Amino acid sequence: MEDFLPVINYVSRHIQLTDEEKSYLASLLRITRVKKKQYIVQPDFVCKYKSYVVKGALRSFLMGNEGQEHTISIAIEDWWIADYHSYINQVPATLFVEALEDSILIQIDYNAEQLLMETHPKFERFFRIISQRSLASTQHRMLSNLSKTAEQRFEEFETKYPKMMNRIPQYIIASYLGFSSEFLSKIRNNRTKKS
Amino acid sequence: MEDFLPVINYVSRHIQLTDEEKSYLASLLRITRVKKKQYIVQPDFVCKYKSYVVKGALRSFLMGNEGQEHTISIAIEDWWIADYHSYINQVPATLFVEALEDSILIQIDYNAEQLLMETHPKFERFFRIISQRSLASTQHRMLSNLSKTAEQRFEEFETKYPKMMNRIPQYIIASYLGFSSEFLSKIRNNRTKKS
DNA sequence: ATTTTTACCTGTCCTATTTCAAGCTCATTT
DNA sequence: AAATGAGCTTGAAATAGGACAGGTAAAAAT
Repeated sequence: MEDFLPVINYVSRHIQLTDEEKSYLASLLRITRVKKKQYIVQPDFVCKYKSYVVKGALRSFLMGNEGQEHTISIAIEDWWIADYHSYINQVPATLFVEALEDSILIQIDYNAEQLLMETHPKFERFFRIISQRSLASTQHRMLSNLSKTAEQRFEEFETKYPKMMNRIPQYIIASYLGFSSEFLSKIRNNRTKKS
Repeated sequence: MEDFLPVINYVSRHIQLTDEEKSYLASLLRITRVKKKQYIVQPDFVCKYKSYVVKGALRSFLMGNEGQEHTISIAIEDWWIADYHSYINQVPATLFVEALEDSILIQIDYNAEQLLMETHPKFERFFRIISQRSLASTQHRMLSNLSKTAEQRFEEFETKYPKMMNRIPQYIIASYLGFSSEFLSKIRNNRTKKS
């Protein structure tokens, strides 16, 4: 059970858990180690697991028809990642989920999650809270994309996720913010001139 | 209670309700009528209610610094609308929610929703399911915005929401899809030439 | 130790989309 | 009946950001 403490703590930040609930939750989890560049989800395969990042970094992205990669989400320590559409509907994925560094993950599979909610309805609350939070933050991202320029979005990203700036390659950040890596390079260049 | 049947039916599509639960739910709802152009949410005021559209059409939008309107969501019959960030955190809104037609709404307020979940935990499940669904669809919208051209997004909108095409002004659809209304006009013009 | 690959930068040209300005049509108000 | 305003169109000029090509340095693979 010690192995799963990071997830148990994560859940405990949102709902109160008894010892029985903690160990039942732990019984449904598993640990996985992945190497840099390894895919844990691929198009056409159902995304069976939702992954909590204990150590490392991953991203989910869409491969466009002309080979352009569009990063949907980035996860470092204490974040979750999956192809959510594939996961919640248990249909084939459209995204890749790729390790950006050697990583350690704690995973829960779809059936276990359903079982968890059926036997312990308290977890419905947990999943509701985190879905609502991600919904609010995804909507905020939409809003930034609609109303801000590339440079403004980049600044917002820097202040919001300083830890990612050092670790995540810039071409991935660019593809997350919705512009080309060359353009990001130009933004940075302009800034050093100004200052 | 007849007045609230649309919402009771909506909820019943996702979870099974007893008669007691239905009438308790109904006791927490209220009906509101709004006229075209009326705001039901405004920046700096807390968004107290989540609104289900019985009849009519509304949108939520952000007013940019230079006066550009960015439409975040559009709701017609059988949709819900609110400034979600303001609603779930009970902090001042940043969005407007505006009636696009004379409308009839069924509303639930934040405290009633919390009470509902505490006294009848079954509703946690309902709110979880709909948050997850909106999360999946918001992520899909992000993905379209990142990977598709203006014309492709417009085509996607047409096939996905045909009912809105007839009712919602084009400048609002453009601001929802993330481009100018003039450009939408040009897209349509190009198409009639081709066909 | 050397070769290959990855991430990043820079310049030039290119295009999707914006901005501005004007005009048109239809519905609503007076 | 005139006036107003909302929504849509059109065209010309401007621009944010993209695509391409080439170059460098460091990291990773052999």
